[in-house]
Amino acid sequence: MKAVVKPVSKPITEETGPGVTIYHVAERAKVSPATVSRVLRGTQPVAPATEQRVRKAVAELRFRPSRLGVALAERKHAANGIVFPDLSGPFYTEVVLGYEEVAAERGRSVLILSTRDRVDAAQAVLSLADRVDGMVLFGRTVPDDVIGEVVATGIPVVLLGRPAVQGADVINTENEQSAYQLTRHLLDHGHRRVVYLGDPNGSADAAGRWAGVSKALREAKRRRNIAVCGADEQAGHDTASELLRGSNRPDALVCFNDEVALGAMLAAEELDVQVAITGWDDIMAARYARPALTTVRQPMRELGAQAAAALDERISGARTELIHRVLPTEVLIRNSCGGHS
Amino acid sequence: MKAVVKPVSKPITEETGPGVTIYHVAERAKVSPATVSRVLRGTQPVAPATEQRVRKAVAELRFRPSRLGVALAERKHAANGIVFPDLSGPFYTEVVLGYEEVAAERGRSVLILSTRDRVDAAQAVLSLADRVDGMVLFGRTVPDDVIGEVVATGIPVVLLGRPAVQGADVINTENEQSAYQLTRHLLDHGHRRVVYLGDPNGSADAAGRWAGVSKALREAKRRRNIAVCGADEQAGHDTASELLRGSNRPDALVCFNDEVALGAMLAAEELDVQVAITGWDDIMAARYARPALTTVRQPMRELGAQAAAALDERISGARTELIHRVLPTEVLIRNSCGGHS
DNA sequence: TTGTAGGCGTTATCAA
DNA sequence: TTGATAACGCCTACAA
Repeated sequence: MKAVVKPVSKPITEETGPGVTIYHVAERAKVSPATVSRVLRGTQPVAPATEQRVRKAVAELRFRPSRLGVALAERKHAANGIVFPDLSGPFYTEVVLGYEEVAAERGRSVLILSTRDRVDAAQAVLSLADRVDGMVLFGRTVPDDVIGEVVATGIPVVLLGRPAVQGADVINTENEQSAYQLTRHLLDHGHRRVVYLGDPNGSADAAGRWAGVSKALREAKRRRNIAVCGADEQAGHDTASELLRGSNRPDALVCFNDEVALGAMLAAEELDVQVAITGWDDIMAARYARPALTTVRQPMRELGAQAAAALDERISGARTELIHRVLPTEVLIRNSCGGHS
Repeated sequence: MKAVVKPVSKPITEETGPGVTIYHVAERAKVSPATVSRVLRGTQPVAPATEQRVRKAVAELRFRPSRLGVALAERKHAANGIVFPDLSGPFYTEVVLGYEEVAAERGRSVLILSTRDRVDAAQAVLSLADRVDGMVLFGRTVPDDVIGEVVATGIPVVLLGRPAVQGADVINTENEQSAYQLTRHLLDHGHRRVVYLGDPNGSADAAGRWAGVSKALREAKRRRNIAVCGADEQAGHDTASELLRGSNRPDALVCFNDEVALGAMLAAEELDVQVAITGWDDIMAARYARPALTTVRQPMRELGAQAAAALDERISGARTELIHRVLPTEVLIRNSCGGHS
C-alpha cells in the first residue's frame, strides 16, 4: 500500500464534516483519491469491496465534495442566471419560478439579478455572466451592446420579451394579435375614442401591443390615440386622470399592463366617470377589482420553463441553431371593458 | 526574463475573450502571473510602468479572471442562498428583492431555491448549502433537522418566519400583538362571534397570529373559535363558505393572510352575507377588493435586507453571537372589517 | 517591485 | 480494478 501522494497542508486528522477532503476519505478507505471520485460519481467500475470501504469512509467523515473543486475541474458552474428588471407584480415572479423549477430538474442552480434602479446594471450583468453557464435576460434590463458582450463571453443567452440580438435565443409572448383583438372588442361594443396607455419606446412588449391597438383603430378609421405612460399604478393613475379631465374625453383605455389599468380605474372612480379599461397580465388584483379587469393572460410559468429548457439545450450542446419563439396569450373579457361578457 | 513556469496545455495563442487565462496575460505583458493578479486585485503595489503593460494586455486579450479559479483559491463562493416555499404573493417576492439588493451591494450573488411541492426539498437545500457562503431559510420549507444539517456544514444560516434552531440567526415579524389589536378592534366594534382561519400547526406565523386572536377573545370572554384552513384563496373560500352556511354563523373572520381573506370575501359575496374579514400582508389585491381589505403590513423589503445584512456579518466574521430579532408590523384598518375607519 | 512555487479540491488520462 | 499524475485557473507566502 503506497502512501497517499499529495501532501496536504492540513494534517489528515479525524476531523468530520466541513474541511474533510477527498484525500481524507481516500486515506481512511485505503484507496487513492481517484477511486473515491469514481465511487462517488459512478464514472468507472470499482470492486464491490472497495466501494464498500469508500462509502463507509465517506459516511463516517461526512464527506461532501467541494463544489469549488468540482467546478474548477469540470470547468463549469452548473448554474444559470436570470436577469429581470424587477420582481413586482406576479409576472416576473412566475417566470422566475417556472425557470427555477426546470433548472433544478436539470441539476442547475439559479442565480438571480434584479436591475431595478441599479446604476451599474451592465457591470452586474457582466459579472453574473462569469458565474454561470448560461443566462436569460429580460427586456428592459440592459442595452443591446451589453447583451452583445455577454454573448461574446461565450455563454448561451436567452432573451425574454425583447427584440432579437445576434447570437441569442429569443422567446416572447404574443402581443400584437391580442391587442388587436382587445381593441376590436371595444370598438365592436360601441367605444369610439380609444386611447392606449403605454410607452412603445419603453419595451418591445409595449410596442407590440401598441401596434395591435393601432392596427385595429386604423382599420376602423378611428384616431390612433396614445398617451405615453410609465408601467406602474401611479403612472396609470396620473395619465388617466389627466385624460379623463380633458376635453374630448376617451371612452376606453387600453393599458400596457394591469398595474396601469388599476391605477386608471382608481382615477376614473375618483372623477366618477365611466370608461372602459383593459389591462395585461391578469394579476391577482385584476380579478378582485370592481369591475373585474378585462386583461390578457400570458403563459408566464411556461415562459420561464421554456427559457430554462432552451438554455439547457444550448449549454449541453443538444442544440446549436438559435430559436425565436412566440408563445400564445389569452384575452380575458371581464367587466371593466363595458359590462358585456 | 525567465520563461513562464507553468506549462499550459492550451498553447498560449493570441486568442481573445473566453479561454484567456492569467498566464496569457502575463506572457503578453512580460510579467509573472502573480503580478497580473496584483494589478487586478490591487493587493500589492506594482510599478506604474508594469501596471500599464498589464492593463494593456488585459484589455487587448479581454481577460476576465475565471470565477472558478478565484473561488477555489479564495475558498469562497461569494454567493448566498435563499430558500422559500413559494414566490406567489408579493410577500416572498419583496423579501427576495430586499435580500438581493443588499447582497449585491456587498458583492454577493444570490442563489434561489423554491421548495414548492418538491419532494427532495431536503436534498436540494443541502446541495444549495455547498454552493454558497451562507443562506437564509424561510419557515415552511424544510424540517428542523435539515436546518441542523445545514448549520453543521458550517455556513451561517438565517431563519425567517420560523422558530429558532440551535446555531442560526432568526428574524421574524411581529404577529401576536398585531393579531391581538386586530381582534380587539373587531370586538370593540360589536362583533361577537369571531373565527380565526388558519393553521397554527402550519407555521410559526400562523401560530403567533392565533395566539394574539386567542388572547383578545379570552380577555373578552368570548369563544375562541378556530377553523383550520390552508393558506391560499381556495382554502379561504371553501372554509369560509362552510362556516357561513352553518348555523351560528360567525360575524367576523380573522384570516391568516390576504389570499385566505380574499377567498373568504368571495364566499361571503356568493352567499350574500355580511361578515367582517381581515387579512395579513397587504398584497395589492387587498387594496382593490371591495370593500378594501383590513390587513397587517409587514416590512418585507426590510426583512430581506436585514437577513442579507445579518448573513454578511456572520460570513465576514464581523459578528459571532446569534441574533433573534422581531420586526414591527402595522395594522391597516380599511373597510372589510365593518366600514368604520 | 517582481518572480517562484505550492496550494485550493476535484477530475480524468494513462499506465500498471 | 486501481494508482500516480497532470491539469483546472487563480492566489499568495516566501524569496530575491
